[in-house]
Amino acid sequence: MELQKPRGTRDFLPEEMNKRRYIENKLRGVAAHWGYGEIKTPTFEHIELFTLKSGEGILGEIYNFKDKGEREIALRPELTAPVVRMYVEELQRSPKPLKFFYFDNCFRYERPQKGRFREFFQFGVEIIGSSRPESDAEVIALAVEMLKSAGVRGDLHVGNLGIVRALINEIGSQHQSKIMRLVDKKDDKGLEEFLDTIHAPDDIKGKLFRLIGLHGENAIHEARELVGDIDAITQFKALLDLLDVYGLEYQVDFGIARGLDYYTGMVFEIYCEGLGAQNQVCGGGSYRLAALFGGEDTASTGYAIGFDRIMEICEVNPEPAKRMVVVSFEDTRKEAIVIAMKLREHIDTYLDVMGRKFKDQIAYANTIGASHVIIVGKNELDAGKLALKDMKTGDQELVSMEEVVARINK
RNA sequence: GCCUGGGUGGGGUAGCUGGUUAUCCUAUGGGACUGUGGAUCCUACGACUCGGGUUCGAAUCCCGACCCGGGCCCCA
Repeated sequence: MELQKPRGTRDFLPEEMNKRRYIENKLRGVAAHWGYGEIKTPTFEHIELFTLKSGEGILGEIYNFKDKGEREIALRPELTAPVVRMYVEELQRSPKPLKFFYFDNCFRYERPQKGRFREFFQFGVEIIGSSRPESDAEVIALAVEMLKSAGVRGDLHVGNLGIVRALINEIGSQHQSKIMRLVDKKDDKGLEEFLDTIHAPDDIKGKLFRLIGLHGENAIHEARELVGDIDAITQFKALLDLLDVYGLEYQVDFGIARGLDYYTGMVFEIYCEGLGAQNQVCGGGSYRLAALFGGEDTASTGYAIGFDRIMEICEVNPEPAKRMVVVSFEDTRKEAIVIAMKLREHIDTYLDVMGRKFKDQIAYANTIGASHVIIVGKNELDAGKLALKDMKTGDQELVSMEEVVARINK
């Protein structure tokens, strides 16, 4: 084997592509029904777009290169930044809210593992222009609905960064993102040590640990007692009420955090079994990125589904397509082409291109699982009909083209 | 970047305490069979991941690289 695909990339053969397209179309269908429009952004962007969003630290995980004009280019590692860039560049004056969905490949230079590749696919959604609980709730409900359409059921965790941030507000801002990262990692030990080294007040420390440990029905009320009757609590309560209206099952989880400042309020993640260490299939939240990219400050909410991960666990399988094979003889090959062309208006039709003998053509039809075979021979042509052979029963009869079409449509 | 297991024809395998022409199954092309499929037989095709080392001799032992799996780190 002289050549092989680069590490962490994959080839998709027809059988798998068929399944991937099927699931993709399910997700697309849901997004479209909810009123979202598909967008597409470039495969590569200026690298600043991503360092601006995520810091210089991501450089080690990005595929980047200098183009012939000496520009620093990066293959997109995610799609939120490009979408917001697109918004700032050409859509700031469009009527709000903007509702978009996308499905595309992304690239990250990482160690491949189960559910983790260097080229991977994300299906995502963004609402731009609303900071209200209604948009947060809609986005979460849409995520769950999409997963459901793909036959995937996961655990939904919902949190709010405004609440956590309010609690650690008194702590120097230079420490806050580090705290958020430790919270997100569920690294209680590391968190405690860090809080000690920066001499965080004991009552804040205690409250923080209580907050991120909250769960169950009363979590919101207990959170209110911890941080007071702040705006974030009101917003979060409104969101949870709406999630109830959508009929969603969820778990309040203040342990979901992001170490980046532009995540402001709602955050959510969906986890699934059966994926090993990469058990998160969907992550999202509300954020304010537009200003960072030079636009007016604008609220957005969105999420991305790890498409490869749901492919790994989804149970849904497409119906196998019906296939017809047109079988001919040495002296009827040309007629067979014409007949195949007509049949292709109605059904997936195969035609021999190997110059095979009659018998081998039928054997081939069998190996590809054709449901029917049309035999085009002198006898049939003379009678002005076609021989339709059912590959399951072996039955065969002389029928007209119209009858063949009628039966296919049944 | 770190730890760990693994790489033999397209797929699945035997060999792996060094020594024939690297085994078998399957898949694929052609044929036996010139208007009727799944069978059978014949035939063709096709592999030791790569590079070093040890040795008279390496698929086999050693080292490194590459790739795959699992975990860590990271997770925008």
